[in-house]
Amino acid sequence: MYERKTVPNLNCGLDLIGEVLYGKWKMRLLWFINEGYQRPSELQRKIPDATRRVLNIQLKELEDHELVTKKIYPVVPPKVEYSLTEFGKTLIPVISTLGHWGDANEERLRTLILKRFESERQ
Amino acid sequence: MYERKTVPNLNCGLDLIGEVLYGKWKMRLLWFINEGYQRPSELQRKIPDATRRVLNIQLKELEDHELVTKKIYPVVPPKVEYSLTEFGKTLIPVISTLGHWGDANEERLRTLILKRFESERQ
DNA sequence: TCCTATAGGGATAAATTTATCCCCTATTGC
DNA sequence: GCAATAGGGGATAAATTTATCCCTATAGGA
Repeated sequence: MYERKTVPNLNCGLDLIGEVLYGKWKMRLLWFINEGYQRPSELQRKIPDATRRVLNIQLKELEDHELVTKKIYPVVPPKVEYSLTEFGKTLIPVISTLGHWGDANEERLRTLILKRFESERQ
Repeated sequence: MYERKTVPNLNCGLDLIGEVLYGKWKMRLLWFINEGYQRPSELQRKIPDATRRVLNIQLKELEDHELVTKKIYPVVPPKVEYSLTEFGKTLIPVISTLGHWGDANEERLRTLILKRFESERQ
């Protein structure tokens, strides 16, 4: 596993939330778990752009940060379910705020982002 | 300059806002500019953990995404001022939401983050 | 017997982001 | 002539994050 070399900045609220929410798929994971997609395979279907491996790693971090709990059923084939903790649930409105801003400005953002992307590659 | 190789995901609001807000110092830059710290040197003093170079790069991205405008005064020594665009201003409440959640859970987060950091390095 | 579904993890590569270093511009004031 | 000021940027290294590849295990069905 990768081992972090520099001490995290924890000066302000933005640093703190960043530590638990930075990660390409984390907000989506929390979101979909909240919507009831609790099993790894379901989450993978909801987020097809991410590989299973990466989702596992990010889920583990969410677990370490006490935002989700993982329940393993001792059956075969294996069954696993994630749920939000109470703490995790408090993040849903925050994620919602972010998503709404993105949705509300969808066209403009799409244009801006693609413009920058194109011009970057000349 | 670094040239992005993979096409950005732009499927949902979270992707979109992520494209403009991901970046270690971007939210702080927007925040401080909003508070009236508009000159590069002021911003650097407010964010001493970042180097000038990185701030410039992130400011340029914010500018490309039309969240800030850069005004260059043709004087010597040079003078530059950044301001939020109307579009950029709409992000302030969003950033505020993030910061508040972090502040409200400061102790818990600090502990969790450091615990994970320590255990990672055994 | 082989394929599918479920969940997981090690090793490694590729992509991306941040940080470091060092140098440049032009003018004012010693 | 030289330092100080204010703002920049190229080249490169280091850190971090994501993605790829491949392998493990079991039960049920074709």
